[in-house]
Amino acid sequence: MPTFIVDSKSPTPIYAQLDRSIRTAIATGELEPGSQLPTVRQLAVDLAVNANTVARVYAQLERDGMLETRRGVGTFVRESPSPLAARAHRERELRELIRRFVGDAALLGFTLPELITQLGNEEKK
Amino acid sequence: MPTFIVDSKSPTPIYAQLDRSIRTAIATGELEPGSQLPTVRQLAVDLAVNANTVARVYAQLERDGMLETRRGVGTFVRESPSPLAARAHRERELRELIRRFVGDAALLGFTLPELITQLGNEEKK
DNA sequence: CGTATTGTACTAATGTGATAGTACAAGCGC
DNA sequence: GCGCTTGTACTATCACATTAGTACAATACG
Repeated sequence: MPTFIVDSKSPTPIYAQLDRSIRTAIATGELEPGSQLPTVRQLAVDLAVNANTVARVYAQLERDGMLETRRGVGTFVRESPSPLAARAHRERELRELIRRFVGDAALLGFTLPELITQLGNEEKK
Repeated sequence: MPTFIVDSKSPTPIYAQLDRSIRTAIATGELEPGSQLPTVRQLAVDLAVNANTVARVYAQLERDGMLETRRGVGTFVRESPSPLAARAHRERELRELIRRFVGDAALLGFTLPELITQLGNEEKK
């Protein structure tokens, strides 16, 4: 069970932070397909946020096909998290993402090897 | 003069985006000490946002010692930007970039190991 | 001195994020 | 069926971000 982190003092809304955290956890494999997420009420307590906020994030992620909810049981990671995603389209999008990411980081003075190192650290968390 | 970018559709508030953009431009040296920023009204027009929003960001940055304002003249970058603050800012920005990058890639169904591999390929080009 | 320019200070209105609280619906185990 | 847990839905409320609009204060310039 991953520990999601949200910062109530951040200008970025909590729901957006949590949404991103969960998507990232799935992308990194930290959350495997089929595994259960914390319950709405439990996660709300853990993060010290309102249950409505958690519930809305879960609902949105289910609408996006990332999660599957079963009432009275819990919320789980979908077996096939990428519903549409034609392969060519995916990879074109990825290259665009990489271009922007590397470009923005370069503006901050970070080199590609540094980025790879940082991403490697991200993986172990 | 750098062109600041804000996205009104982003969940992150405009004032936070603009604040970050200006701090980054100063941290990277894109905005040199003593140089003048666009006027409140002009930047508001350029970014298609309200003048109040720009004015508040400028005021906050002056309170933080990053900028210096002179009425009837304009707003300028302070002469003594702390290098330590710049470094801390750089790394905070990088973590934010990574968070967004990994999250966006997750939307496309890419996992973190795949991203690292792709970046490794990018390096050899 | 006038006038334009710049930053600053307000009000009012709208939309959204987050909260507390309550209630309902669906599945599980006994 | 009964009781528990889970997700869902709804109201009401508060805080904040953003906008439009207006007005004022300080500086520069002719």
